[in-house]
Amino acid sequence: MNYQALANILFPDVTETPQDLEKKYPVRNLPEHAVVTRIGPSPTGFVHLGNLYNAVIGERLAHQSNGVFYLRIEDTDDKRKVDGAVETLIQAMNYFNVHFDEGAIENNQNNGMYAPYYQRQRKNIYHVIAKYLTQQGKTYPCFLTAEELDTIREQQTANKEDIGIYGKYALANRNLSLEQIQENINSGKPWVLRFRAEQTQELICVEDAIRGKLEMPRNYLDFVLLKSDGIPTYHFAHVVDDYFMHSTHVIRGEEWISSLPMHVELFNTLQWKQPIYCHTATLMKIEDGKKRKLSKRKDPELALAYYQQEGICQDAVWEFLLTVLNSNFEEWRLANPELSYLDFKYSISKMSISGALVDLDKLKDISKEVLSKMPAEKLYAGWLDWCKQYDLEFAKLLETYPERTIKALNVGRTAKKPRKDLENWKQACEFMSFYYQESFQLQDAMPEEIDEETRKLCFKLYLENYAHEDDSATWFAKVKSLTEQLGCAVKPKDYKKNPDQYKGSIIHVTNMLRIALTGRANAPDIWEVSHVLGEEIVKNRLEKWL
RNA sequence: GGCCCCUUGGUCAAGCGGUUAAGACUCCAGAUUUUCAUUCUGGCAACAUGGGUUCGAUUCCCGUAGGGGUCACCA
Repeated sequence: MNYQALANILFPDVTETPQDLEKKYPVRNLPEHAVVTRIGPSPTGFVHLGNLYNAVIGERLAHQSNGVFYLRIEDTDDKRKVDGAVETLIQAMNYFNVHFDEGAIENNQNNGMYAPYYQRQRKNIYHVIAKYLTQQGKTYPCFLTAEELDTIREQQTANKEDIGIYGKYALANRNLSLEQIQENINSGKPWVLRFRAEQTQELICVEDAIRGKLEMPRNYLDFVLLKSDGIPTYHFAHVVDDYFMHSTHVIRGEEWISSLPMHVELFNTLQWKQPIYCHTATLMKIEDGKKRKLSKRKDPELALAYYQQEGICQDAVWEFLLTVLNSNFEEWRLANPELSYLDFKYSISKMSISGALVDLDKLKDISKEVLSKMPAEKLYAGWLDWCKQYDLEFAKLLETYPERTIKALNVGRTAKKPRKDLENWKQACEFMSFYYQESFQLQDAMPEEIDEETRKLCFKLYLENYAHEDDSATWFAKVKSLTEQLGCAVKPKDYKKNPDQYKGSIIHVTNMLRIALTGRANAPDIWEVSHVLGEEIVKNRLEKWL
């Protein structure tokens, strides 16, 4: 077979050579240990936690080594493509503070010297390599139809043989003469370009940065390089792109492990240096006592949009992923409560191999911790951003009362041990609603133990003695004396011991005040809340109970 | 079914031949607090299983079981 002639039949328009591409996409000029990583999502419109999970790893590895982190859109599958998916993806990544140095940063914009970053736009690059491989006798055009392929598969299943095109199943198309090929093409028969694999029983060994040695059979399949529309399969595109874009590390889900032999085969055939593979564990979920893969249909928490909608703070999501990803992050966080998570030195060797469960309780805990440490101004900004997208009514409130909101956010949070009552922005809207007249609602009932008469007296006396400028200690002294006047116990224990001697305890008194002021029995410090609300609102809310 | 990956408490996890088998979350109890939210103290709870190797295995090897992945002109 004259492979040169075959290459010319198959790729008549390709004039460039791999060497030309090497010149066009030179080795990156980076410090010695700089890591170059990427995420390569396909634009299906669904952005899942796993995308962020792998993005976080890539981003940290690249940026903590002064390397490059880029975004490549793997849009080789036309059928799965969804309009607007790329915008959704970029928006989601931006929302979660994942920043790319280059790539498909804005929609349909290629940004960087290794462009284009959309695989569909790289067709000619793949064809250069495909032509080269053809010249080397490493490929052949295959004219098998979908029906013929089905028949082969059925036969193989029936015979309990391995499925795929190899050995005798490949023979017919492998041995086509140049004339037959030319004729098929002239008559418009569609063809795919297949890799001409070695028939072998050898094993290969790949060193995975997360998993260590992976041993598996060497590729023996004549897998597809180019589909009939000339677009490459993932396998071919991955090898070509990560080579010419000079990725040092390929971070991807473990579902790719089984196709690793194909990738290794291509790298070896092309005599290209393989990147370091990092196959990450799949995110799991527990159900009925069993672990299972998170499912798009059943588990809302798989979608990144879920975390946005719930208003879970970006930093919390990062810290959560970091604790799941790097076993020493939690320890580090405990030792360095004031540092940014960006100061944490991420390491591949500390990564877990088995599938991590998405533990929403843990996320909540981390989220409360993160929010409790966040300065009120930053909290306000993040919260407002979220409200503008998901709760316009509340956004209006925040914008109308910025000062009051910031004061409210500082209630009990400026001390060394800040309050941890904020979980996420959605919950914050609910929790903070009593600070605004517009959203104030009476949610809890007044304590039953106190009769109406005593209650009215309580508010009457409280208002009579109320001085807004009192400091906290003076205020509380007054509450104590009010408690005595009402015939209630100042010390709750006294009331517990002798409930008959008192009408109630200071707990009842403060509860009444709290409910009148905030609408609920569980709320922060009354004095502090009063000073956020201001004298007018305080009196207004209390007077209703006279 | 073939091939591959994985397996320490309910969850995340340290451990890398000798440990009272860390720590975090959840849950429970107690303390503190004017209610909450905190904070503090304590508690429940684990090396899937069978065989080796070894003076000694959670740790190394083999088998079994369980979970997961993959076997496309999808990524």
